[in-house]
Formats: sequence, structure tokens, C-alpha cells
Amino acid sequence: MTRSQRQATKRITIKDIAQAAGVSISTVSNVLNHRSDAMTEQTLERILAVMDELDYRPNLMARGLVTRRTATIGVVIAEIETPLFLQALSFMESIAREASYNLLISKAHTIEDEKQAIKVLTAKQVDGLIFLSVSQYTDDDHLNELRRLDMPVVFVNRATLHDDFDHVNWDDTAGIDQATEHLIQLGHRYIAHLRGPLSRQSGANRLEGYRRALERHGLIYREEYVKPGDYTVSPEQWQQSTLELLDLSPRPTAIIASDDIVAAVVMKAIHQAQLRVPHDVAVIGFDDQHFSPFLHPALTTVRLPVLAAGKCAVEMVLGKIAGERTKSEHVKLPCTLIIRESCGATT
Amino acid sequence: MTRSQRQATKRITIKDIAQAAGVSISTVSNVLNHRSDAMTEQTLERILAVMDELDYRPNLMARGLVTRRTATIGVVIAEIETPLFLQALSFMESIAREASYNLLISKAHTIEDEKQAIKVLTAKQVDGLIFLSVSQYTDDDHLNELRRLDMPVVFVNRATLHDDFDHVNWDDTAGIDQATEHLIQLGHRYIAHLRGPLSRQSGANRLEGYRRALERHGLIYREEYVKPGDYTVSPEQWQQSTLELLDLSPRPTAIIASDDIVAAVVMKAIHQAQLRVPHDVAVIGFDDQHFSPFLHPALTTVRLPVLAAGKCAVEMVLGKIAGERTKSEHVKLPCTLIIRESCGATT
DNA sequence: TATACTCACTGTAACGTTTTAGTAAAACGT
DNA sequence: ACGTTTTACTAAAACGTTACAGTGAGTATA
Repeated sequence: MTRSQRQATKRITIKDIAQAAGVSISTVSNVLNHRSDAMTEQTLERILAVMDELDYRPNLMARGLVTRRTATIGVVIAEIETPLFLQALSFMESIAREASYNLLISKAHTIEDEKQAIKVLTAKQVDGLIFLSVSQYTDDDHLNELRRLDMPVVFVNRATLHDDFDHVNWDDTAGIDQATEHLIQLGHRYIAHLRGPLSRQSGANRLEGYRRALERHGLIYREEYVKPGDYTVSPEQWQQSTLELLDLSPRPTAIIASDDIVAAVVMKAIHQAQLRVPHDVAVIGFDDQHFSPFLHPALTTVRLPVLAAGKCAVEMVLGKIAGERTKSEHVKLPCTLIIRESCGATT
Repeated sequence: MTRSQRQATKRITIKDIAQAAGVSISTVSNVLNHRSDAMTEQTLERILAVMDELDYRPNLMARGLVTRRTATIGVVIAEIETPLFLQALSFMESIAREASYNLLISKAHTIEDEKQAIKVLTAKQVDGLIFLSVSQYTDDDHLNELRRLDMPVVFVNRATLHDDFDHVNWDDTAGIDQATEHLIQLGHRYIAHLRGPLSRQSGANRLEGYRRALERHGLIYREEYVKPGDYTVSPEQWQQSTLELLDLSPRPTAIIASDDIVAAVVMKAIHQAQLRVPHDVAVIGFDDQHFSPFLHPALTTVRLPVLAAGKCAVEMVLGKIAGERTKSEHVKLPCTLIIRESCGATT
């Protein structure tokens, strides 16, 4: 397999097919583009036979050069470490594939990465762009380029600062509100929250939803019941925070964690404090990751519609590409409270 | 943003740059390809200035058409639902990006999917192909096409039936052997195994490694200590199987699960049987998923070198593309036993 | 029977690059 | 001062498609 051998392998083009079938390349192009009405059944079959025999594959680069279409959607993804978003990515691939589109992916954690990703993906002539969960609030000037290119763009889980682009989000606030409501209905009065980073939309929204539900029921919001439990602090600190919460008086009878991993650590800390879930302390997570049903006890959690959002985003991009949709939309999907074993009535 | 407006947006090409800078297309092409030695400093700067001003981006499709390079690697991935493989995908993207390559992904669960994926990806002119964990044993004829194309191909975690292609695998057998060995060293004599599907290479290999370690220490392999605990049966059955194992006499003092999710369920079942991990029964998982350290107790598990394998695969493909590597390699990476809390000495 | 119309194609100019061969002018060596 | 080399470019042919304007033969219409 030397390089010279590699170059020796001749690739068959539309020209070869035309020659072998004794027709012009236009005719071959017509069969490629399913315009079989413009030729004899006989010719069609002859061309198809030749294509099959020579194992012809149209060169999509050449095609793309003239059609200006690549059947490829660029996906810029951050937080790619979160299994949930990766699952969304996988799901998006399925949706895209049904429409014969592929996904060209590019990670971006910083604004700089994002700029670079946009450069490369647009240079590769993707037909549309999806930003998966890159939540920046400021300094989005580089997006002007996308406006100029007039390319279909959808943001998933990003602050909706760009009215002229499509957005898909989910309603964190309502999600945690629902979870808190559920706990209150079960009789809980002292509900703690291990919150996410406030610098993030999700962290702030969730704190707000938690607070909203409390206040709706006339329960006072107490600072000491809220502690950071996000990736900016270590798992040991989550554990420490949980123990501190359990030492409060009155002791919280329920803890809402900022995600399922944190919830697992919370449950672990509760067990280690010789208390029981949900008997002594109820726990609710966030995300509904794939392991959550298998925790001990199975975790009650707020399921994020990440897959649905991914699907929605792909469909929006495809719609724009097809020219069916023109004006931009802002979709907000609901979260679902998944009730399992880790939360129950207080005794 | 109507379609007519979209088409009105003129895209600037190398031609525009040439005209604006008062040079020929060739010269502009030269600066694009970093052959700045073939022109005046003055000219170079003028061209760069014009490029910057007009915000020029070379069209990589057009370039690819003539260079026959796309700076894109196709990744065919199955088991994409497994977070571990998705993480590998993410990691591979990082490695590829460092070399200015992108990843075009395509899921494939059946042979038919795989054929289709190969068709599309090769038609899109990817420079190389990586198969991530699509473990089929038979009917790989369609791969002949890849031989014919003489395209760099690497298989990750696939039965090495294709000597002429590159392979990256990990040593399941040695991994579980090590885990079993560890348990034996701790004094365990009755070790059970919830095995994976035998139709899969991994399931069969692991059973073999388990058996090998037992026999090396003169412990008898007992059929009733081995039960299926894979995705072909339900989580309820994993739980049921665990309970059955705990009812055996002598009761196993350790259980090796087929993956970390199963291990979580096993631990849950053990707790529900009023036994303690690792005090009464030690548990070892497989995969080292991201939640495993946060289980209660933290899970001892065999870490698969999935990320390393992904990295290796990308580097192999890049090496082949660059022409540095020519002959095919078969790499086998070791697994690592990650010792946490869920296994300890028997009392 | 002349006219229009359909049918089954064909020829060729794009698309935006790279690449190869070429060239005029300047610099160099002796 | 002459030939040679180097420098700084340029012209034009690819690359493999699609798109559009033809075209000549046969058929239907008036």
C-alpha cells in the first residue's frame, strides 16, 4: 500500500460512465438526479447497469461545488463531556440521517474555539449550523458573520440574545418549580437546594424556580438551605455541603441537587450520616441520566428534554434549508419530573 | 431573510481577492498555501490586507476537489448510546482538531447501516475512516470496497479478522483476570460473575478471563456462579439473578458485573437483601463510567482504555494519511483495575 | 402540409480552487 | 557585456459535477 499505488487507483467519474454507456455526461447526471422521465427506460437501465458494474460513486465535493449544498450540518458543541449532550448528538445524527444529512462536529469551550469552529465549518460549506449548549452571555459579535452568510443557525440551550436566530431551550425554572411543588405536596416544609453555578443560565434559572415554588406556598426562602453543588467545587465539597445541611435545625427533609451526579453524592452522604433516603431525607436530581434509575434508591429527577431539543434543532435547520421555514422561532420545551424512589412523604 | 436575499449575498472568492489586490489568482493561491517565499513582502501584505478586509474564506470544497483531501475523517459508530463511546468520540474530535481535521459521524447498528455509511462517507471524500465498536464477526465483504479505495481504515474494538486493516483493541480478558486475581488476593473464594452476551467478543473474552484466573488459583469454575447480566435481559432480571446468587450455598462473597450499570443494580439488590457492600459481598464493575466513583459505595471497576483507543485510532489514520505509516498495525491496550470502595477483604 | 410540440438526448459553461508550465525582468558571475 | 540563474509573478488546464440552452427526429395539431 505505497503512495504510488494509492495514486494509481483510478477513480471512476461520471465521464467514465457516460463513455461506457455510450451517452453524454448530461444524461448520466440526469439519472443521478432522478430525472429518469427524460430518457428511455432502456437507456436508464443501461446506465444503471454500467454504474453498478463500475461501482460508481458520485463525488459529493464536485456536486457541492456547483449546487452549493453539502448535505452536512455543522454542530458546535460544548459541555461535550456531559453524557446527556452526547446522547443528544447521537440522536440528532439519527434525525439528520433520515433526511440524508450528516453531522460535522466541532467542540468549542471558549469563545475563541467557537470562532474557529465557525470558520472551519463554514469553510467546509455546511448547509446549517447548530450550537449545542454553548452558553455565553456576551461578546457574540463573531456571530455577525453567520448573519452575513445568511446561514440557518439554531442555538440549543443558549441565552436567547439573538432574536434573529432560532433558539431551542428548555424550561429549567418550571422544572425545578414542579419538583419543589411535588415535595411540598408530599408535606415537605424544609427543602434545601444544592445549586449550580449562578454564572450560568441554568444555575440561576433553577434557583429562581426553587424560590418561586417556595414563595407560592408561603414558605420562606432561607439562605442557609442553599449551597453551591456544581462542577466549580469538588465532589468532596458536595458531600461536605450535604453534611452541613443535615446539621441545620430544622434539618431539611428534602434536598434538590443541581444534577444527578451531585444527587448521587448527596444520597451517599446521607447514608453515611446514618440517615435514610427517602425516609429521613428525600432527594431529587436534575437531568435524568441513564444511570439514575439504577441508583439506590432509584433517583427522582427532573428530566431535561435534551433529545427532543436536539431533534427540534435539526428539524429547524432542515426546514430552513428546504426554504419551508423563513422566520426565526424560539422554542421552549418543558422538563418532566420523573418520580422514582428517592423522594416520598415525610413521616 | 427570503431566499432571494440569500442568493443575493455574494460570496467572495479567490478571484475577487486577486482583482482587488491587483495580482493573479495564482499568487493569491500561493499565499493561501503558505508559499510566501515566492513573492514580495509588499505583495503578501497587500493580499493579506485585502483578504482581511473582504473577510475571505477559501472554499474547502473547491480545494478538496483538486487536492483530493478534505481534512475530514469519517467515524462509523455503533453502541453510540453507551456514554463511554460517546466520550471517546468527543476525545477523538480533540485529537483530530489538533491536526486541523474534523470528524464526520455516522451511526450504524446493522451491517446494512454500515454499508450505507461507508457509501456516504466515501462519497463525501473523507480522508480516512474509523469504525468505533461495531463488532461483527461475519459478512464483512462490503469492506472490500475500502480495500479497493485504498483508504486508511482503523477498527476500534472489533474482531481482528482483517489483517490488512489497522486495529485497536483492549484486553478484556486480562482486565477481568486482574479483577478476579485481586479478589482472590483479598481472600475471596466464591466469586460470581454476571456475564455479558456470549455472542459478543467482550462477553466471551471476559468469561474466559474470569475462568482463567479462577483456574490459575485452583478454584473451581462453577456454572451456577455465572449468570447473564447483559442488555439482552432486563434490569429486573439482573436484580433477580443477583438475589439468586446470594441464595446459593456457599454464598458468593464477590460479584463481578458485566458493566457499571449492572454493578449498580447488583449493589442495590445486595442492599435490599440486607447485606452490605463490600462487607458481606464485594462488587466489581466494568467500564469505569463517570458516575462510578459516586455510587454508594464507590465502585471498584475495570477501566476500559476507550479514550486512549480513540486517540490511537485517530493518530493511526492521520499517520496513514500523511504517508508516514504504511503497514497495518494491531494494537491491544491494557485495561486498568480501579480500586475504590466496593470491594474489600472477606471477614 | 406546414407548424407546433414533445421526446430523448447533447454541449458547454460554470462552481472555486490548485497546479504546472511558463515568462519577463532583475540579479549575478565572470 | 554576455549568458545564466533567480525572482516574482501569470495563464490556463485540471478536478467532477450540475444547469441550462440547444438540437434533431418524430408526433400531434390546425
